[in-house]
Amino acid sequence: MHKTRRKYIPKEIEKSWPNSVPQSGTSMGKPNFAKATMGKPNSAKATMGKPNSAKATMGKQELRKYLPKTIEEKWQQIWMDKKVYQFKLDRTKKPYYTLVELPYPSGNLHIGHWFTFATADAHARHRRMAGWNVFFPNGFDAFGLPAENAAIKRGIHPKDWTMSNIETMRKQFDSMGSMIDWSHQAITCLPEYYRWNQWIFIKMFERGLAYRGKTLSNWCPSCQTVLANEGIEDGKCWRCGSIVEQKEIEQWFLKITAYADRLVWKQDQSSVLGSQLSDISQSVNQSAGKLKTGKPESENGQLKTDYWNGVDWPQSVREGQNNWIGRSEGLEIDFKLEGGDEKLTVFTVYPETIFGVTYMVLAPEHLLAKKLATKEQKKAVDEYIKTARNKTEMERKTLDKEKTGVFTGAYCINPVNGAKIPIWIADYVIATYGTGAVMGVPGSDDRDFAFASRYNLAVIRVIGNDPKDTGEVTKEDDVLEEGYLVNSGEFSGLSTPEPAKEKVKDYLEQKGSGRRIVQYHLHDWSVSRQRYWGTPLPIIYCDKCWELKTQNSKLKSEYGRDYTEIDGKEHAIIPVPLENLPVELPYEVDYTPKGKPPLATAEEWMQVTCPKCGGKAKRDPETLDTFFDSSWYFYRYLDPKYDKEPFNPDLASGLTPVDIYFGGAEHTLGHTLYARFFTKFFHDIGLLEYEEFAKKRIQHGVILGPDGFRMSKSRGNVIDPDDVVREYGADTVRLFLCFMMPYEATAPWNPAAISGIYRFLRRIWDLGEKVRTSNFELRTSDLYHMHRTIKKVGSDIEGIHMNTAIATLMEWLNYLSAKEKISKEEYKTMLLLLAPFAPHIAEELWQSLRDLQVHTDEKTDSHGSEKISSFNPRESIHAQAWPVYKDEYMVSDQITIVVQVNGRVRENLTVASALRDDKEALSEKAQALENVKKHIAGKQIKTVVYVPGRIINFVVA
RNA sequence: GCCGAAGUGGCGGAAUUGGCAGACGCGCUGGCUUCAGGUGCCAGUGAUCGCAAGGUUGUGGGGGUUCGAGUCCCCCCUUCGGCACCA
Repeated sequence: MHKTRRKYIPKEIEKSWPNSVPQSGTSMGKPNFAKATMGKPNSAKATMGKPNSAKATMGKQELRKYLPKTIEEKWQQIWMDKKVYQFKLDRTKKPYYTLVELPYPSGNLHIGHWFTFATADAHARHRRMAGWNVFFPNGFDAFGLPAENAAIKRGIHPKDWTMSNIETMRKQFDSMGSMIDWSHQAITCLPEYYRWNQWIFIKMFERGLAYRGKTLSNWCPSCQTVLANEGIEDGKCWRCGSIVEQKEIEQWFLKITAYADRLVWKQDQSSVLGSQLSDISQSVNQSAGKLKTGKPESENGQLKTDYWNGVDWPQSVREGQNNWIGRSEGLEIDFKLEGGDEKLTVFTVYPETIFGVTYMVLAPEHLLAKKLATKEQKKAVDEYIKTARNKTEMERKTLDKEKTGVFTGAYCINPVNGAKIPIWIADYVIATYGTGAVMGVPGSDDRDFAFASRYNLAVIRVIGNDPKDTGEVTKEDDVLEEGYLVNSGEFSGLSTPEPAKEKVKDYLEQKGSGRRIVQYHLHDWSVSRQRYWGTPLPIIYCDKCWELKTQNSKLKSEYGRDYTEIDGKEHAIIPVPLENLPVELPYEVDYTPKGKPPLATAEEWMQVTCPKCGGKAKRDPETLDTFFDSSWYFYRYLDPKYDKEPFNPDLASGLTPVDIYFGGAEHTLGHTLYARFFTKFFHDIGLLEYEEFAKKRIQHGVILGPDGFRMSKSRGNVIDPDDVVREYGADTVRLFLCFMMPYEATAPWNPAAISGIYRFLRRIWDLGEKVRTSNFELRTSDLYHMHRTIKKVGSDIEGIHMNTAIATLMEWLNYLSAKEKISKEEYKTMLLLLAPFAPHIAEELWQSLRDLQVHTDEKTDSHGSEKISSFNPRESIHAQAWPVYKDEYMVSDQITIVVQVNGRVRENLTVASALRDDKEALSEKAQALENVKKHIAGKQIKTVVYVPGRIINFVVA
């Protein structure tokens, strides 16, 4: 440190900036005569290397010490005041929509939020610097049970609890220094938002996609509400952990099954060509102003060939959703009942095994189950059905390792060979899948074999290892699912599955006993909740209308398509007219659990005038599942005040689909599937042109507690980001979270390495000392390192490999540190590359460098308050262009060639790069090297493998 | 049981997709600085044999393909996540 510097006087500096907060520590303003060192802290071991816990020292202190808290709060304020991150629609720039799953306002930002947002923010900032017009909004998923539970527990109204949490969390978000543009914020519990939930619901109702149905539902006895299958973990409620019960309840469903086929992920052949973009940081100019194509950009110059449904989503999500949807193509086959015209229909995907059917099984709930029982078997059947019904679904699924069943006494006839087949009832058959009846083929199905063995049913081999393999199936190992059909009449000898499957399908269809059919595992989505804190269902029940409707069929089409029973009386279902929306959630309601929806107790609110007949009618007292709210919020962000439709279709066509969607793997089967469903629905009602809402999905991992378990209050292993930020500053925390592990990884919080990150930032801060204001010629290797870093950091950010991007910056810093002097260009480039990760320090240093440029000889730290008020947002480092690398600088004049003998590395050979392709010359040089000679000596060179510019390998024997 | 992801130093993790394994960071060891602790700076750091030069070995285990394998193929083991009687 040789420059003369102004004395470090914290108060003076702080005074000069708005809202800067004095450092923590007790010796503020007290002289500390310990020799000033860059390493700072004074005494206690506990504070080693922790910047903000350092006591400010005066005296012979270097002037510009890295004090994160001071600069971070300063810049956050300036960025906000100057609206540095406000999104403006600009048709000359290519829009880029960065989305992160909207947080639930639980009360505090946790370290997981920081992890998710730090990476998303760095990516968004890079895109912005690379010339995109980045739209990065955020909001709050503000309805839901926790608010209600917290309210019950503490006597605060859910709305007050939620809104105050939102305020707290907004402040915490600000402390991250993210570029989120809050002017587009959407909060789902406000009428201006949920009004459109109601609008969408009614549109779905009008199209028959929202309907009232009665089913056995998952019921949480503690939360007093219905749960979706996705809301059950290990048979327990995902919120409160109570054991989930089965209860028959009438409720609202969304017919997501109508979209099952469209929700299936299919490989997209048409987009194999992908886009021509080679590297986003290099292609800014060419692509600016282009319309969105709906296709993702390629990464790192490689054309992606694995788009599915035209978008780039992780394989794990695609396969998970496809399994969940469970599409299977099979055949419905009719078996005539013995002694009658009635038939029993089964669904199978293995019709080719029909010759091996030795019994039939019905689910206990099957309509024919009771009816078929013969006199002799009636008692046993009734009893079996009764016990089955008493078992919860959990018991049936987990406890029944051993399959049980009961014979009905009845038989049916196999359409292919007239064989007489006994009909059984067993609770391992699921009533709601297929026809609720299956054919038992113990010769080629393990489960059927187990059942047949237990009840001594016949076993026929229909699939053998070869066309002549007709050996008996006597044990589980003999069961074959693929091979050749045997004992199958005219089909014997065909190989399975194909062509046997298709041939048998054709045959049965022609015969009129079978129909090709597609089955799905996916169920309709139950969306009504018997809870207070949610979107009220925009539905009115009117008994008078139902009377009119049933009296006068002419009126039928005018009314809702269904009715419901309330207190034993039929009521027509009338949607609230769109112009009457929103149906506001009343504030004063007794929301303590009573076993009925809380809104039902708000008697005044419940009473409503029927919009059809003008008579007295009742509201629906239920609320919508919060997954409904989160299925379309990203469209609302576009213009959260828009009051004609849920979202502005003009803006949607310019800014959506979402370009990149960050979120958690836990939403693979719930949220992201629903959001895809809603997008397809919006497409169908003419609001959108495309069918997939996000071009690219990135899923993050989880930061576990330091003990390796999921963070939870009860375990006491929760890391509060505020504490860490207080110690090190937001820049260090952001950078550390990006650096600690790959984004998809799940690992425990281990802050040991954080000091390395802090040291990295401080070294960059100190690097300014080496900057020479007069420019000088950079050496080839200087250029090489700089351009290599620009390229690698850019492509790593695009590929969401933030850990390696930062490692590359560290490597370059190590290189620069070893140099005596560095150019301003190098330093500026370093700051620009750092800016997405550590926005505050990058801005601070960038601005001081600008000052340096203007007042070269000024020996003062010349930031003054007049400079803040005149701060031009366009001069922010975050408004600068991402540096452009040049390939020509990345070619070194020297190359290192690895010399191998029999594949083992023996020597390195450094030659002029002009020689790179000259195999003969290199071979000669390499053989001359001592170490290589030694290994070749006395042996004969059989071949020389040469990889230009990389390796020369002598194969000797 | 099925589907998906993954097994690399003391730790978190790299490896341009078949070409010098262990980048970067933490930790550790030694040195300089210091009254001293820490900070800071410099050097070293997979294991193993060797005074050294250098050698051997090494990416969960076992086979294979290749001049060359962490990377590709076959079998097995383990961990994590998801689904789970879907006919």
